[in-house]
Amino acid sequence: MTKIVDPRIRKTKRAIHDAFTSLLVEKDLNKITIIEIAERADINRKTFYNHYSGIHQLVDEVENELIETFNEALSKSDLSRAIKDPFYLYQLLDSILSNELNLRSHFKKFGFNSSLFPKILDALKISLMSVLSQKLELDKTTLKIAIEYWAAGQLAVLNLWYKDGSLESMDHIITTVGIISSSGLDGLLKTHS
Amino acid sequence: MTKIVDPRIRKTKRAIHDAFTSLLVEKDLNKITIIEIAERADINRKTFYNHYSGIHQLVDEVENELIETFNEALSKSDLSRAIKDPFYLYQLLDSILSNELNLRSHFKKFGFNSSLFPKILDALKISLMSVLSQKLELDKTTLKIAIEYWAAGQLAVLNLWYKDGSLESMDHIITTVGIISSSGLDGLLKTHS
DNA sequence: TGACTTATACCACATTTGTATATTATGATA
DNA sequence: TATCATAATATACAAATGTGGTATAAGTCA
Repeated sequence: MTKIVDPRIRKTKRAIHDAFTSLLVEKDLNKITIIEIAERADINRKTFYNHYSGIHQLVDEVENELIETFNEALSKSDLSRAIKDPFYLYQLLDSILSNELNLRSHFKKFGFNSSLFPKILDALKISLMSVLSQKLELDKTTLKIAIEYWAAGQLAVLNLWYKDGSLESMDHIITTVGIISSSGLDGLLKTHS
Repeated sequence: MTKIVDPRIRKTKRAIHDAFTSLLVEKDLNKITIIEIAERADINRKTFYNHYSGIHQLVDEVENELIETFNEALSKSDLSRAIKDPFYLYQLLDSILSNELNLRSHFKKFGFNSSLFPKILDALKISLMSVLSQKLELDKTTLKIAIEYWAAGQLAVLNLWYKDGSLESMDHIITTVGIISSSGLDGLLKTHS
């Protein structure tokens, strides 16, 4: 099943990826030119266009590779526990994002504004769907809606946590989001009354 | 308080906006050149750069104007009802997005992938915060987390509804998301057992 | 009205982009 | 090893970008 790829292509693409990611550390994406990438990768500029229609396709491919590592980590985790245990969930998500350094810095930097965000969300949803469709007694449509709502909410709070340094302790955040996800707004209001 | 702006600038910017939005109907964003915009707006290309650093800044400004209409509609609505009544909420959101035609088509087309999404989310969150901070008896941090989770979840489901034509009836979606938002996953599981 | 400020137009330039063509180098295969 | 397929290169070119400098036009204010 593993597709055999021309070693010349593999070598070229790797050089482009390395050049690009190293440039990304030094400057903003919109300041990076294809000429620079080609020079650093030590390839002809035309060769770049043989593989990518432009820089955005390269970004997309790099992001998809990051998502791969995200998926692998998710598959090794206990997602059904993550649903009920917000502390486990956030420790899990943060460790995944932390392990793959580029992924975390990318996410912390851009959050919702990153094209990476919908990819992370999709990956999380797909994993949840495959795990939960067996465990929970819900029809598929209901489950889909529940996952959509839950996953988007959780990632939004994670994003808030990363971005807003002025927030209170992590414990409070996780406890709060745990109440909301399991018991909704009613549960939250009941707790605080 | 209304800022006095040079009528020449107002005229030029309006011409640029009109030219750009009309071009957006005809072709994809990444196919639109600044030369085209300048030609259609009947201005010098250099004049464009006097007001915008590039096409993305123009996009940002156009989006912010769309968000203005979103905010105005939100301010006229009853958000505290929207929290408890999902049918009212979805009718509200959809009518806002429908009224401003460009906004809705933009949202339906790109959803989470659009740079417009985080802006809509932010606008919704800010409106909610100002309305709920008086009505609900929650400390500010808790409220912030609740709003973050709730708003992201709701918009995610709205996005799902727009994108996935294979979903069941709108009634089922809204009923389901209503249960989740008010009673959480526990409430949903209880309902379906 | 006349003097000012500033936006726009016009022209020019170096850089980047995207593409095309022909040639060379490399990997796969018989 | 010789042959074939194709990836990479070298080179060129039209188009678009981003930025300068100067002149002209329009708006502002005394």
